Amino acid sequence: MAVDRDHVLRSAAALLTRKSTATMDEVAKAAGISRATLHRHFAGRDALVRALESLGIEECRAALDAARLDEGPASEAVRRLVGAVEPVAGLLAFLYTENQLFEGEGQNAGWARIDDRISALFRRGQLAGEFRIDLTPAWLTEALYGLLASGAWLVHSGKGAPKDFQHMIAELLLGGAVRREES
Amino acid sequence: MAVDRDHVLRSAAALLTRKSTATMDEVAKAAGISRATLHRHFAGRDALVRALESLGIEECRAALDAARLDEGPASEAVRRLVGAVEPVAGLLAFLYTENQLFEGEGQNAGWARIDDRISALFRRGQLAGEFRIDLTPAWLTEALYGLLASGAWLVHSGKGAPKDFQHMIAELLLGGAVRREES
DNA sequence: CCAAGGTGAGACATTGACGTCTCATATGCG
DNA sequence: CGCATATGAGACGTCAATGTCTCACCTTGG
Repeated sequence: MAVDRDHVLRSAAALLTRKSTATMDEVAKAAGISRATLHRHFAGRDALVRALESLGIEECRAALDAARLDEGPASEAVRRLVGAVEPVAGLLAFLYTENQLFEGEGQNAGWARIDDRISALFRRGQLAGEFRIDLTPAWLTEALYGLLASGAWLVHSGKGAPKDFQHMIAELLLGGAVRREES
Repeated sequence: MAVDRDHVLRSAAALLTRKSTATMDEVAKAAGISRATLHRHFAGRDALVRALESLGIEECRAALDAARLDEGPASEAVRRLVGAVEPVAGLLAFLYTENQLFEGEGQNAGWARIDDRISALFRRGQLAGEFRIDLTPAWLTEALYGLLASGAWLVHSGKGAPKDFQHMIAELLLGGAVRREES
């Protein structure tokens, strides 16, 4: 009877990933529930988006944990990270563009923690001599987000195969981040 | 007396780049005209966005021309391209996300031509042995768009300096695209 | 000077999405 | 069975943005 809140969230994530302007009504239909019920669980669209944000942050955190960013060569950790984050890439892209609209408003502090962990990974790679130092960790982090979004878009539009997702992104990013043996 | 249509378009581009959900009223105010006049020049929001799209396409085309993609090493052409496209990056990012909403609808054919020209550049680099061949031209093109958006966002958010824009993007992209002399 | 056309300000109806509410129904539990 | 709770369907009212319209200005050119 009781609606599975998590299922609703994931349906909404899947839908909004494809159509970021989807109506509450469409979200409800996608989850297989009525608009009234949807509204009983999430006070409004804002509440829903914020819940999605929490979900995205939590999944990212889990992905970061699973990728064991502190272990082994930084480049290998980046590869693991891209692979682990792949399932969330679509949701991430949605929240990424959604957050830009908040501008000055209170950004969820969870993102800062995630940014920090990723930046720390790139910094570790730089200190270890693996990564070039003329590209800041902040830029590499932002670039990773952009590439994840582009990769998700490429796959979604059918111009790229899902199986190539990790390879495409990790290779392009690392190829730029890893210091070249020879100029 | 007659409103400068181009000035209106550029004001709108600058505003929508920062706040993609800006109202027609805000767009009008940003251009220093009344909403009525804005509406006399652009039948509606759709028409405005389509005009912005044409502007973006035209500026991109001009940037592609200026970058002389056919001349010299492909990697140098990419550097020139990033530099030439920088002023349009914000508008590009706006249209990039805006276009995703159209989904099946009629995409402006101009984008296809631009995509083709950029893809051709990457393909030329691959044929010349400059670029690695495990990353498709389609992916490299999409990745370039993503990095441009990320770069614009980084600069806009104050986490990066405008003067580093070209270097950040071109270096990261090329580092991944250029085949390494040594594995 | 005068007429014509562009403009600003604002009123107005329309539309689409939202949020609230009610009521009938179905489901689960004691 | 009887009750409590959750759900579905749908009817509202609200609100913001849009698009249309009118009317008074102003400037430009004849």
